[in-house]
Amino acid sequence: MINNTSPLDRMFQALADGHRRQMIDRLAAGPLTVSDLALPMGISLPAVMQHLSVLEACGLVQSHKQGRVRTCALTADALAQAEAWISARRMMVEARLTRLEQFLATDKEDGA
Amino acid sequence: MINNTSPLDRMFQALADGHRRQMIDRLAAGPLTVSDLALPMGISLPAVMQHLSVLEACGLVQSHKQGRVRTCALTADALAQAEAWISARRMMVEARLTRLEQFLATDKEDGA
DNA sequence: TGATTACTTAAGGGAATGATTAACAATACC
DNA sequence: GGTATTGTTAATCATTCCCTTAAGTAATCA
Repeated sequence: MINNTSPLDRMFQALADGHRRQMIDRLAAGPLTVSDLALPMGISLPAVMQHLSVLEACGLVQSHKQGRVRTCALTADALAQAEAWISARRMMVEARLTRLEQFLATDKEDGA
Repeated sequence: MINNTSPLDRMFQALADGHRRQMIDRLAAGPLTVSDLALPMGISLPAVMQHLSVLEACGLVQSHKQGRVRTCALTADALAQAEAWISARRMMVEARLTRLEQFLATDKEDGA
């Protein structure tokens, strides 16, 4: 695809990695420094930095540096956008299935 | 990463492509054959097949073949799982931010 | 000032992704 | 039967992804 970097592409791509979801999980409980974030992950610090930049690029995480320490925090809005996209489609499917069930139930009554 | 194919990996990876989201969008309105699905997409049929197999592998889409025509339909459950993962984290962040705001408001009162 | 800490940048490599074309079923139609 | 339709498989290719090590920068500490 040409230029496949819409905001939703970046968002879901960011969520499609276990290490990044692990980072999100830990940040959901509160802000952390890069080192603290990296500590239990079993990968190198540069790898964590790369994941972090992916998470920041799509707005899931914001960070600021004070002295030599960078603190990272999860953003609610970006998560909400991804959730909203999925939710809208899920509700469409469910509504359609519900209508189908109702139709089948009515059909059964008529047939019986 | 070693073996990075958890169900959530596959799910979000599937959602991280504009063509696949386009397919999901159209299937949300109702089932479609492979050809109908491919028609407005501007990519080759084999490419559509590959996207379809990604969507089926993570449970987002189910399909069945009758004669020479394969019909594809969106699944509500898989979407719900992805939504639930995001939702839980979003609510954690929002709850924490709300507590923080309340604390700051209380602090302001005490200080004033 | 020199060492340590905390992060950052650069370079590179192996695997996965998303696309293509060509060829191959299998079914439906005349 | 012969042919068009619908889907599938195979092979290939360029790009992207995720990781690593090595080296560099900036802030804090003794």
